[in-house]
Amino acid sequence: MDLKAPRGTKDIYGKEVYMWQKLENVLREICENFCIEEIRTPIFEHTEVFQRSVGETTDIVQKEMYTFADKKARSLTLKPENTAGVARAYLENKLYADVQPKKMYYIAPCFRYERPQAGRMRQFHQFGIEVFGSFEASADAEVISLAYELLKRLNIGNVELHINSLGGPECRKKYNDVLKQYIGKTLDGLCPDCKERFTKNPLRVLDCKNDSCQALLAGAPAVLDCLDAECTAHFEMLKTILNEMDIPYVVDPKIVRGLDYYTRTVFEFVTTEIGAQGTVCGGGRYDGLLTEFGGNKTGAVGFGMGLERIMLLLEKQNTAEQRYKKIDVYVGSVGDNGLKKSQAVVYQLRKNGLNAEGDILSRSVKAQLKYADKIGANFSTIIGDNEIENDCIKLKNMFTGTEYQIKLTALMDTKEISQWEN
RNA sequence: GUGGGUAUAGCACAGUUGGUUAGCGCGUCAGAUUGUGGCUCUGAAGGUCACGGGUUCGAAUCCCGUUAUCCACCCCA
Repeated sequence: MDLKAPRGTKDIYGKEVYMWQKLENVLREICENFCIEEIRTPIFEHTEVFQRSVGETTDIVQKEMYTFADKKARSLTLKPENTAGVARAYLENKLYADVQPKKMYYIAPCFRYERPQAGRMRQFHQFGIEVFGSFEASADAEVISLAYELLKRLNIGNVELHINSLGGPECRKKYNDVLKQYIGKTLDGLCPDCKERFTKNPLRVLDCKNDSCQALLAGAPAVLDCLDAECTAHFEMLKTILNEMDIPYVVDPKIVRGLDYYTRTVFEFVTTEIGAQGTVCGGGRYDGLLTEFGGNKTGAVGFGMGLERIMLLLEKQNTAEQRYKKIDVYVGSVGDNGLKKSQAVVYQLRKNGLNAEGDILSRSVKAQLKYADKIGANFSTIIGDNEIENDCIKLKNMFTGTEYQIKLTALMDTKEISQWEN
């Protein structure tokens, strides 16, 4: 029997879980600033939800999904990304009848069957936002500005914003033909992977990392040249707003998102600091997705952000060890009466809203104080027969070593431990 | 799915050309005259040497397989 956590999954505990909570707090706060509400969708969906949206030909759908049949033989799939579920929920709950635009964010686990690697897990976590109801470039800019501001608040540097436009379905088709024609001429010189991409999804040939392929593709036509007037105007507008917002970006005609639903704007935030999986955030516009699900034509734009990758970046920056537990006071005890009383005191202090800790191992006074020190308690006290009899305890500041004499009954009314410092 | 590295205590690591009882540091627990932490000292617990085969008188050590893990390809966040 194998009792280990499954491959590509991990337990999060101790200091790490504290770091996650801190990160999540920043995410929730920034979404409040941007007036975006949370949505929580199921962890699994009907398999068709992903087939229809992510795309039948993509690697995600073809070989990376955790798909299973339930007891009534329905095909269900653990979500490999969140946009499809949110789009489904938007239609199912008729959120289009609510005030528009509808802006939602999520923090949720995703599942993909891949070989684990730095920044790539089988269960990973995504933060993302989806904005429904706008076809405007200003929506794209808003979404991008949130991601940009978030990285800034997290103090993450060395991340570049890359933007591109794939155009609408027409432009995309046109570009596909032009590109296929161009690549077709040099097909023999390309690597085996590229030959496969050529038939499956020609756009992907563009971001091959093989140098010899890149050389052959140097003169390839760019998507941006194939855009119609409206798509070009949209892209220009986005750039103008980003400039106005003072958000730096590079136009990168090679970024091609792997999911089928993207149209027009696509973007990525990339870094070279955490290994090969350098895309920290990826997103774009998906105006065709809602109609694919049977809804009315609805403008939509959003992104997904890989939180494990963000954590890797945060770990690189925060080198300073810091205490992550805040413990106001340790109440130790000696003797039978002390033990009983101290338990009640700890409970009372907790009811008062203090972070209080006591002894539940019946350890020696010395061991109790050692423990208080290790957990980083700010104050400590020991309760025994003397203290109970005289209604007087010594409250010790564990950092300065200073002791304060106060009444035991007074301690029990304490709502803020530092009040005894004077 | 493909390729390469790694696997010894909770963590980080030693372990000689195969040789007897597998070690060190950190951490954990206990103690240093019995009611006061940090420093120091003493001691204890903790290992199927990833797992399964094979070679050998003898394997942590050599060989094969499996699994896990890390890195890269691929793919993507």
